[in-house]
Amino acid sequence: MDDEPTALERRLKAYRTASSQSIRELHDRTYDRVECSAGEVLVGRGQEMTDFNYSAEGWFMRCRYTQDGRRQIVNFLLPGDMLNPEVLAVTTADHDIVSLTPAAVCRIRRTDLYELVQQNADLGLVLWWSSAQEEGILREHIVRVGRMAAANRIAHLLLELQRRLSLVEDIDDQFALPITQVHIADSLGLSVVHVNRAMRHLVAEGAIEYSRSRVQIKNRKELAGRVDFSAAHLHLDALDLGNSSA
Amino acid sequence: MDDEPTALERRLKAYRTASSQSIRELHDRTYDRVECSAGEVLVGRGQEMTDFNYSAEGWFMRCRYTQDGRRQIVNFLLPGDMLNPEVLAVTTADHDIVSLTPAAVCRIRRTDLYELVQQNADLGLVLWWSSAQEEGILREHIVRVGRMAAANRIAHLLLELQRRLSLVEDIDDQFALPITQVHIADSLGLSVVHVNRAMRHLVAEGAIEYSRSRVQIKNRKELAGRVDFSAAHLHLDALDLGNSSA
DNA sequence: CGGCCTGTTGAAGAAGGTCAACCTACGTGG
DNA sequence: CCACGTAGGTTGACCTTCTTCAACAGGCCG
Repeated sequence: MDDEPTALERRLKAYRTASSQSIRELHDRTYDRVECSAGEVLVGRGQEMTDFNYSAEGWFMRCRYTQDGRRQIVNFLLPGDMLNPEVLAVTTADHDIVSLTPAAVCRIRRTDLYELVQQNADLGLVLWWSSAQEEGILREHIVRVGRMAAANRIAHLLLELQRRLSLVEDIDDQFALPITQVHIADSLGLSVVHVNRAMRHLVAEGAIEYSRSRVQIKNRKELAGRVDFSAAHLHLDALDLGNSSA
Repeated sequence: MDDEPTALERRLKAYRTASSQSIRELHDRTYDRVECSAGEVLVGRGQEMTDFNYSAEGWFMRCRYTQDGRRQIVNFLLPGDMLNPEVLAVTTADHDIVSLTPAAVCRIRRTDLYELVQQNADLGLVLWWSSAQEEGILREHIVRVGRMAAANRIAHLLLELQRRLSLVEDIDDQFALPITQVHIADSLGLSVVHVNRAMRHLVAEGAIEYSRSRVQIKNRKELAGRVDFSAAHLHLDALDLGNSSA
């Protein structure tokens, strides 16, 4: 429809096997686009999903709530990210998906996606790649929360978000971070107070700058080395494996 | 080959869409079976994987190491679990896979799996289901590590392992747990000392019994309620969606 | 103007980590 | 058969990290 590439296209073109053709097929099967404001629950735990959804604009979070009402944010979803790539096999949501900013979601019917994947094996691989990426992100998040100190968790998360964001938006080391310290706390398994202190600490030592929902990573390489950040789990180097020969 | 079902068959038959036929096709394409003892690194971070692997026997762990040599166990893999279902799209490992017990891994060539999935859409869904399950487990693990107290983390993990194990082995609330407190600590982001204390506490209050690598969950329902455990993320209720009609 | 959301800071306390010692079970070699 | 070594488990004492509670400041919006 438009001239400039959609978030989905920018997001998926990083996968070398993904032909523009395949991605366009996905795009063309989109039958609905839903705009929403920040804080809307798009999918609730236990809900049945009949469509495949991807984010066209805005940020979302996957989250769970504990008995005592506390929240754990499991992952952030950025423009172009798929909300439920597993929908062909599993349709019951096991967590909530909530918008963090004004956002837009595109929908493809499950049966349409199934048909597409059958016809175009390439597309199936793109879904697998995207899903493998998310699994990598989840594993990395477990390492962050399980074995890193508070300040390092934060820096590590920021480095990851910067990298992910750079796939779909034209940003450099300074970028808009449309989430609050509360979200960072609920993502990293910390209290807001401690997140605040740790971030002030990062600012004080010159690792980052931070004000008004904007973050700047001062020396990305140095910081990445210090907190042991690597983008390996994003699998951005996924090669063309010549699957079409099989 | 054998009369009794393999771990893979037991593992996958929980998915109602999975026909025995499909699972047998997977089984029949297995070209190699590798036995290994405990503590062997089957896959190393950064390594290229040319085959699809699944566990035929024994336990494994997915793990990462931090700069300072500490370890985070990201997930446990049980008999019948797939080690790398994403291999069609992504072949570089972003973490280590290590055997925890004497074990056996079966291998299918990537190209063979690709062919199978093309011919049998059912099988593709089984892979998606298995992968979605693991994602669910990873998300649940993030909640455990991020927002639960030590003793609850342990109880929650034990409940999950019991449930997963019951899919492939004929166990009740007492079962063999072939991992040490060190593994539990590295999985839950705790120190061994604290895991020990918390487990003693669980034993003292009568929630579990524990000795010589055997665990007994005393009152599963009560405990599950108390630590907010639900098996929803395992998606064992995945219905037949009538995909064959598409 | 007032309310609310976000960020910020201080002080006190709890959960969990670290260090260190010791104990038991078990396997191995003499 | 016993001596020894090692891996896993257990406990105490002390210390660090993070949480909780509380108060307050700035910005934004009705």
